[in-house]
Amino acid sequence: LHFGGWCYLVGDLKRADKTKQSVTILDVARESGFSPTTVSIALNGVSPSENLRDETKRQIFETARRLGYRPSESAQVLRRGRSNSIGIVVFDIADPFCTLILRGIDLELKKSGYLPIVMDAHNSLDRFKQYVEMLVHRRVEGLIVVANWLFIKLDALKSVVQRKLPAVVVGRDMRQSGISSVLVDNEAGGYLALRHIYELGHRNIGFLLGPTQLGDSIPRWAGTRRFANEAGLNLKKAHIKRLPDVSDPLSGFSAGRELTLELLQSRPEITAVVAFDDLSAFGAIRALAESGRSVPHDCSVIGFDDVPMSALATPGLTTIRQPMLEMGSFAFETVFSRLRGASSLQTADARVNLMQPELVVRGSTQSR
Amino acid sequence: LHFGGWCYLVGDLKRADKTKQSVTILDVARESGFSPTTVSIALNGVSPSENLRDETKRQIFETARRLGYRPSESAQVLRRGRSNSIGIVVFDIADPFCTLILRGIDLELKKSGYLPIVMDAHNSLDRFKQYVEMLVHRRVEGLIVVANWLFIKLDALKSVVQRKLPAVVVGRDMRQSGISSVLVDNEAGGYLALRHIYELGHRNIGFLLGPTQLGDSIPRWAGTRRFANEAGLNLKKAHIKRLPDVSDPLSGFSAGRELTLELLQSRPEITAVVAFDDLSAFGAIRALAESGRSVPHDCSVIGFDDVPMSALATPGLTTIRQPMLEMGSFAFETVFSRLRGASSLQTADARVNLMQPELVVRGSTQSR
DNA sequence: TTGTATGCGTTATCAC
DNA sequence: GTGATAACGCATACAA
Repeated sequence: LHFGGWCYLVGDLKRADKTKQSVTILDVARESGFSPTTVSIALNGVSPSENLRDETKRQIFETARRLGYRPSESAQVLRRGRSNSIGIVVFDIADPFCTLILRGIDLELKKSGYLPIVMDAHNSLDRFKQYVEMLVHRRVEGLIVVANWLFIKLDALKSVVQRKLPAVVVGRDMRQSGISSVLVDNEAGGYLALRHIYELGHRNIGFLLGPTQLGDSIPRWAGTRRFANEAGLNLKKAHIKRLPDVSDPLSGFSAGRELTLELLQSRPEITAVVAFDDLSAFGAIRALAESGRSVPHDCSVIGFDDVPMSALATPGLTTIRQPMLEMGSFAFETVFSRLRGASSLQTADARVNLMQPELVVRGSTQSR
Repeated sequence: LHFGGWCYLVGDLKRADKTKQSVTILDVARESGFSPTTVSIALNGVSPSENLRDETKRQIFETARRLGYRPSESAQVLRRGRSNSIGIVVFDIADPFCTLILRGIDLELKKSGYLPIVMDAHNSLDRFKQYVEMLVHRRVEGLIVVANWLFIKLDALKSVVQRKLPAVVVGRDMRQSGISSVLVDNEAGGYLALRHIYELGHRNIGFLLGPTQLGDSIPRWAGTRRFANEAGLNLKKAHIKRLPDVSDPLSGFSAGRELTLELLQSRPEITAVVAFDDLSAFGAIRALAESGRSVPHDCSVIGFDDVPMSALATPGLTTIRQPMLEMGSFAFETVFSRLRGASSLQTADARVNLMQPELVVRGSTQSR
C-alpha cells in the first residue's frame, strides 16, 4: 500500500519542501484521525491505554505499521529524561577473555531493551577514564566494566560512585571503590589446578605466579598453597617465578616463555608447570619446545581461563575454566536489577560475586 | 568554587524542588550573564562566533567549565536532526578476526567525534537483519558491517541501500548489493601461500579449500592455481578437500581436522598442507598430531588470516596475514568521507577496495 | 475516552 | 555583537 505524498492536510504544505526525514507521531495521528496523545498512549500501552477502545487501538497500530512509524529515540530520551542506554567499557576488545564476557552481557542485554554503548579502552588507563567520563556525561543509566589486566587506580570510577550509577566490574575486585564485582573464585581455581597436577603424580612442579599488581594473583596462589598444605607438598622457592607488572596484554606470553626457560635451566627436573593463565601457559609450552621437551610427554602444563585458543591448540591446553559467558550475563543482571529498583534507593553496598571455576582436562597434562 | 544553589533568579524557584539533573545551557547563560544563544554560538564556535568579543567567549567558556556543563546529546540530536552516530554490525564478536577489524575502526572513529553503536550478530543472519533495521531506525548516519563467515542474503542490506546510507562491508564482496567493500586480495594471498610452500621444496601438497558459499574461496583458490600454473605444478584432485558450508565458526577447526585425516589416510605421501584459513590449519595440525606426524618436521602447514593465536601456538603458524587493523581503519574512512561529502550527492558507486596480504613465516613450515 | 497545551535542552533564524 | 523566539518529536498533566 503506497500513498503519493504523505496526506494532504492542514499544515503539511509548510513542510512539504523540506525533504521529510521520517514519519513522526503527528503523521500517524493525522493519518489515523486521532490526536498525537491518543496515538502515544496506544502505542506505548501506558496509563489509560486499557480504556481505549479496541477499535481505536487497532486503527492506530495499523496506521503506525503501514506508515512505518518508529519513535525518535532522541525525542523520547529528551522527554523522558532517561537515556535508555547502558555503558560498557572493555579494557581490551582484542582479548578473547573480554570478548566472551561481552557476549554474555549481550545475551541478557538484548532482552532488556537497553542500548549498549561499548567503548574499547585499548589497555590504556587514560582512555579508560576518558571513556567512563564520556559515558557518564552521556547519561547512561548503568555501567559495566570488563577488566582484564592491570588496572589499579581506584579513583577512575569515582564519578560513577558519586552519582550512584548502577555499576559492576567484571574481572576485578573493586569493593574498595564501592563498586560491585563479578569474579571467578580464584582461590578455588588455584586449588583445582594444583590438585589436578598432583593427582597425576607430579611432584617437581614449576609455578608461574601472576603479577603482584593484579588482584587475581593473590587468591589464586593462596588456593594453590592451600592444596599444597593439605597434600603435604613442599613448594620450593626455586620453582616459583612471578610474571612482571606490565600492561601489555601479550607480555604474558613472552614473560611466561622467558620465566620457564629460566626455570628449566636451573631446575631441569621439573615435570609440570602450573601457569598463572592460558597466555603464560602458552609461553611455557613454547619454552619447553625450545628446550627440546615435548608437552605433555616430558612436561605437563596447566593454564587458567580457558580462552577459545586453548581448545584449538595442539595439544589442547588443560586449564581452569572461567565461566565467562555466565559472568557477563550475571554482570548485566546485577546492573539491571538496580535499574529496576531505582526508586527504592538501595544502598547498593558493593558486593563481590564469585563464580565457580572448573577444571578442563585436555592434552597438555598427563600422568607421570 | 562552589555556589549554594544555582543562582536565585526568576523562574528558578519553579524547578527548585525537582532535583536538578544536570547543568544546562540556561544555567551557563544565567551564570555568565549572556543569553543561551550567545553561549551556544560561543561554545560551538559556529556562525558569527568570530564576531564575539574575546572577553565574552572567555567568560562563557570559563563559566561552562566551572559549572561542568555538557550539552545534552539527545537535545542536540533532536535539534540538529543528525544522530551523530554510526552503526557497526559485527558478525561474531568472539571471532578474533572481527575483533581486530573493530579495533581498526575504533582507531579512526574516535578522532571523528562519531559515536559507534556496535551490535553483535552472533553468527545469526536473522539477528543481523534485525540489527541493521534497528540501526537504520535509530538514524545512524553510516553503517559498517564486519563480516566473517557465510552471509549471502543480498537483501539483508536493502533498506540501507534504499536510504543511500553511507555503508561499507569489511570481509565480503557486496558489489552486487550496491555496497562498497573492503577486502583482502584473496587471489594474491592464495598465490603467496602456495609459492612459499613450493619454494620450500614441497611437491606433494594437500589443499583445504574454503566453503563454496564463501566469497573468499574462489579468488583464493584461483591465486593458488595461478602459481601452480606458473610453476608447472600439477594439482592432483585427490589432494584437494573442500570445507563444508556451515555457519558455525568453530566448524573450521573440526572440518579441517577431519578432512586432513581423510587426506592422510588416502595420500600419506603428503608433506605440506595449504589450509583455507588459520582455523582449518589448526585443525590440520591436530589431525597430523593424531596420526603421529609432527609439524613441521613431517609435514608443513600454512594458514590464512594471522589471527593472534597463530603467533602464540607452538609451533607458530606460518600464514598469510590480512591487515585487519588497516582494513578496519580504511572502512571507517570510506564511510566518513561519504559523510563529509554528504551534500554533494556522490553516486557512491559500490567499489571494492583490496588490501594486500603478507606472508608471515613462523615455525609450522620448513623446507623439505 | 480523547484532545490541548506545555516543556524536555538545544540550535537556527532573524531582528536589534 | 547579542538576544528573542521558534521548532525538533515526544509524553504527560489536565481539561473536556
